[in-house]
Order: sequence, then structure tokens, then C-alpha cells
Amino acid sequence: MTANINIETMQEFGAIVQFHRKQAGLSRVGLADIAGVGKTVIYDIENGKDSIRLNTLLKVLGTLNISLSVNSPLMDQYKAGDHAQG
Amino acid sequence: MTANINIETMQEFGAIVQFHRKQAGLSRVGLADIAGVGKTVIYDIENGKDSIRLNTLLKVLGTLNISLSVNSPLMDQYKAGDHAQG
DNA sequence: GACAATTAACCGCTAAGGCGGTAATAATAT
DNA sequence: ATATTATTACCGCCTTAGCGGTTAATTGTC
Repeated sequence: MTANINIETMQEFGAIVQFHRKQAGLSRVGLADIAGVGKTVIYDIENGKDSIRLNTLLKVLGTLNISLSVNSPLMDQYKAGDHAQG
Repeated sequence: MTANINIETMQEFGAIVQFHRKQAGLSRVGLADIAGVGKTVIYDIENGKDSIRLNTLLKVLGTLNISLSVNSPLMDQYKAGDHAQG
């Protein structure tokens, strides 16, 4: 039950963030304060802006208990190697 | 078999990107050209820089067939609502 | 209705991402 | 050994993300 993120689905992603924020009973300013970012970037994310910096996004997602992950057909092969650290 | 992304695992994330690039037989400049980004940002990603812009990252991940997704305990509830558009 | 809180949508400013260029080192051929 | 290619790690330039401030519109709540 994950949601994919790409340039075309940024609007949908913004809706996901907004849903989680409202479920947490937070205003945009409230979320921004807890996450340690500005109120503007919360507005931007919820409106589908795609040029958000990753570190900024991770602060917001972390605050809302949303995890971000990557996957690919080669991931099994990668994990089988000696790269994994956990 | 997914890999989680957060501020602490950016180094690991960089290694994942590098693994996929090498499996594709691409140099950094080659990947950058195909993805439509500069060579510097490939270098930065592979070195664990966390302030990459999301749109830039998505271009690179898309080229390497790596998908980015979000998940959370509330995702089921979200999907059950009338938000879904796919 | 009145009131408070939230959101929308701008603004100017500062810090930094992303760009190509470059040069020095490292790796991989022939 | 000698080319060729790739990587590292810097630089200056331009663009823009992200910031707080602000005002109007919206959304509750009493």
C-alpha cells in the first residue's frame, strides 16, 4: 500500500502530505515549526511543487511518520553484495 | 527488498545509485547526459549529499529504473478515501 | 452574525543547488 | 609503457529554494 513518486504524481503526493498533516491535527505553521522548516515549503509541497530539496522533504515526512524508499529490479542483486549496512 | 531513505542513510543511497549506474555500464557524464542533468549532481548524489532537489533526483532515478515511493500507517486510510486518482 | 484560526498567494532577501569548465589523479585499456 | 577514459574536487556564475512578513480570503467555532 505504497504510493509512487514521480514528476507526474507530485500533485497526488502533495495531497498525501496534506492528509497526514490533517490527521495529525496540525496547521501548516504548526507542522513547519515541528519539522524545523518554513511555512512556505509546506504550502509548496501540498501544491505539488517538484523542486523541493530532499533534506527539507525528509524533515517534513519524518515529522508525519511517512517513510521514503527506493526499489528496482536490481535491488536484490545490490543487497546480496557487501554494500548493505543494516 | 526496498531501501529506506533518510538523512542518516544518504551515503547508502549514494552507493545504491552508483551500483545501478555501473550495472547500466554508464559513466557519470553519460548518466548525466541521458538524465538531462549536470555531471556535478551525479557526483554529489553518489557522495551522499542530502540537499539534492527532488525533480533532479527523479530524473536520475528514472533513468536508472529506480522507483521512489512513500509509505506510512495512514496510507491505507488515505487510499480508502476519494483522493486516489489512479 | 462576530470572532479566531487557517489558508492562499504574493513579496524581498539570503543561501545554496546546479551548471560547465578545469586540472590532477586513478583506472582501464592497447 | 602509453594512450584513453573515468573520477575527484575544486572554481565562478546564474538561478532559485526556502525563509519570514504580510494581506485577503476562507474556514470553522461560539
